[in-house]
Amino acid sequence: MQATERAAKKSATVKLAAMKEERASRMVDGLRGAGLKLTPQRLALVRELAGDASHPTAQELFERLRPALPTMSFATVYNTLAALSEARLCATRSLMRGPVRFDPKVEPHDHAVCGDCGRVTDVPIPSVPVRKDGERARRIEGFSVHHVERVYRGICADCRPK
Amino acid sequence: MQATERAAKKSATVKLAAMKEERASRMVDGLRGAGLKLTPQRLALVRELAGDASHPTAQELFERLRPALPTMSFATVYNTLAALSEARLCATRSLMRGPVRFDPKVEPHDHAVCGDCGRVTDVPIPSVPVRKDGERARRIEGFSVHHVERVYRGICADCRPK
DNA sequence: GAGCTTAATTAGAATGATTCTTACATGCAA
DNA sequence: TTGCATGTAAGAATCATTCTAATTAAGCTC
Repeated sequence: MQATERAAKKSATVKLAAMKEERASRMVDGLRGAGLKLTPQRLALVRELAGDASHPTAQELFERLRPALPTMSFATVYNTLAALSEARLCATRSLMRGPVRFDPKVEPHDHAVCGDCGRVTDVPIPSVPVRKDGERARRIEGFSVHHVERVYRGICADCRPK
Repeated sequence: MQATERAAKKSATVKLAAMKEERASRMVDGLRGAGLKLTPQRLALVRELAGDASHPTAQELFERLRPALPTMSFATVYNTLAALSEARLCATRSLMRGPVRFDPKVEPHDHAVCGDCGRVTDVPIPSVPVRKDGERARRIEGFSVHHVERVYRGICADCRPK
């Protein structure tokens, strides 16, 4: 690896950690602002979700937190995730059959879904204006569009036949 | 209603019925072609699904067929829908939390999803070229895109506050 | 810092969606 | 029409999620 690459990777890692911190504190502030109590369970869940771009399920988060909080119940995971998404501090994604997935990234973006392993990857929004699409749908259906979401369906690099 | 509107509506109805027939026979032929037996249960399900643009769930189809086939089991509905989608004779849609929905329309198109009632409506594909989006995702993620799907999230006419 | 109030947590039951299992029934090729 | 491979029925099993009722604890007040 060259020095420039190493520097770029280090910079990306630093940026990621900063983003995680920023998301975590935004979630904590949001919970407080909504008049919700800051329990150890909620703080642990927020910390776990904030730095996770893999779109985990409630089950996955529960299992990751279990070692640290062995008495935590499933309902708490669901309740906390419901509170977070209610307050728009995280998003829920249902891009394929199976459990709902949670996303700490609330800014508009799209997703690539692997039809083989089910992995969901973030994709930045395209330069193509989204508003045009939205207006078309509004005209055609009498439908008031809040936002447009693109789903790229295909096969990820790891699942592609060698 | 004016004569031209009436004529247009009648024409649309005729076209819809023709499309239903065409889809139903395509499904029947497809089942036969896949070496699957044409049982009364499968034929009834195909007829029910072919003309339905509402993206029904397995439960809904089961309930609609129960009067005609009171002994049919739930597993048969799921088995038949799995066989149809396996053979690309229908599509499955998971656009929001809750049960998978089934779609007789296999040609590429997009969907508008009401965040209030959950209704899913077909939307024709936009004139904006989809390939451009797909290529972007492929480049960025090492992801092989099969197709791009747009989801318009908002509120439908019936759910909009008066 | 102790007590109070009220919301949060826990454990487990309940519900809903889907898949699996096993025994019986039947479409269809010979 | 007969045989057999496939399909179906009924219900159990599994997975995701929500609900319930009883206990616990966050954070305010003093």
